[in-house]
Amino acid sequence: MSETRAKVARPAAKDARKVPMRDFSQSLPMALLRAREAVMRQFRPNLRQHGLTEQQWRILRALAAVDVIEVTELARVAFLLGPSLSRILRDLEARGLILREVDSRDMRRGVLSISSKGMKLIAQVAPSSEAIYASIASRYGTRKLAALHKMLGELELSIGGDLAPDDSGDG
Amino acid sequence: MSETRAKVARPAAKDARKVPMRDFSQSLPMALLRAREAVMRQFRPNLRQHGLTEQQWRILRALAAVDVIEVTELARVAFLLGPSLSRILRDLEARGLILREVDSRDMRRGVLSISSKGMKLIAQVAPSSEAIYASIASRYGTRKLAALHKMLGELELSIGGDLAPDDSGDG
DNA sequence: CGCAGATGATTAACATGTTAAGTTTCTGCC
DNA sequence: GGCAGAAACTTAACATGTTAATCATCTGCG
Repeated sequence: MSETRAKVARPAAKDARKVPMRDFSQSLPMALLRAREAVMRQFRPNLRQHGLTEQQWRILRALAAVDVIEVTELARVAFLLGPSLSRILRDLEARGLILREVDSRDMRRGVLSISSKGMKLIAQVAPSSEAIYASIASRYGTRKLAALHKMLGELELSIGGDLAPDDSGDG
Repeated sequence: MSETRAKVARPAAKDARKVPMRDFSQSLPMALLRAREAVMRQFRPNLRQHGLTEQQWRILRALAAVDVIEVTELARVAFLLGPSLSRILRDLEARGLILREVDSRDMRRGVLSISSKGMKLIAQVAPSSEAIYASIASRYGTRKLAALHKMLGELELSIGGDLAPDDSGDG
């Protein structure tokens, strides 16, 4: 065990330890980050075995659920910023996992869809992924998991976050 | 609402829409990500005004809570990976916000502490930060927030995540 | 003592997050 | 018709996430 060190003073400005802040243990962003990381640590190895990152997987899943979708709409659904999405789409297209063309009525818009190759990849990854999710739900409790989901959604709403991760509300 | 597009089929492999996966709306990592992002969107502008990123702020807070601390222990407390921490420490040290020296008994170990300049910066940032947190707690409900914290902690435990964001358990 | 293996920390390399700036195409209005 | 401003991406630039490799130091053991 690593006995949590906190040696006697020597450096600077430590006499006034009274920093006007609550401890990390009460930091909401930290708690959310830790929980999410604990969950993702379960999924990442499986995705990695198939050459996918978490974000690439989100995109493929989103594309698999619709026929076609525009870039901006995909960014909203997969909760990714535009720049990240642009880079990832370039890569996924090069790997033949997605299809892309230009909207004939509005040449600014890109229209995306998953390829059959992408579909096959999803079919390979999904079973393990679902099994992992089931394991988490089992250990934590399905009922409790649903309650957590609900509380997270309410937190988002109470803060006013139905926007993409970017979209600052001052526009 | 922006009418969710899902045009009629035309691309490939969309006849077999039966992808064996639950919808995004039931994705736990996604829910945690969205909630965290909604929260962080409140804090980021304030931090940015003071030239700090979220991670730099986490480090300063962690350092302010102790006299001295080792790099590895700081990584655990601030929930950062080694490589990220190395880069950030280099920057914070160059900006004079932290102090660093080598452990005399074990020259591999680095010993960190916050500088008085770093202390002053915290004193500048903390009030707004606390106010934002109070606003969130007020809107969401203090009681409910505590319950959420508890459930997040339990989720971590049930998955077995008392490790740093790295530390795969195969070592 | 001296060396193999463990440990603490950094560096490398690539992917994404984040903000700002740039490009192309549309839309509204004169 | 044509031009200003908006909209949809994309690029750029820098910070962090993530994994693997490297470097220095320490520890255990012969």
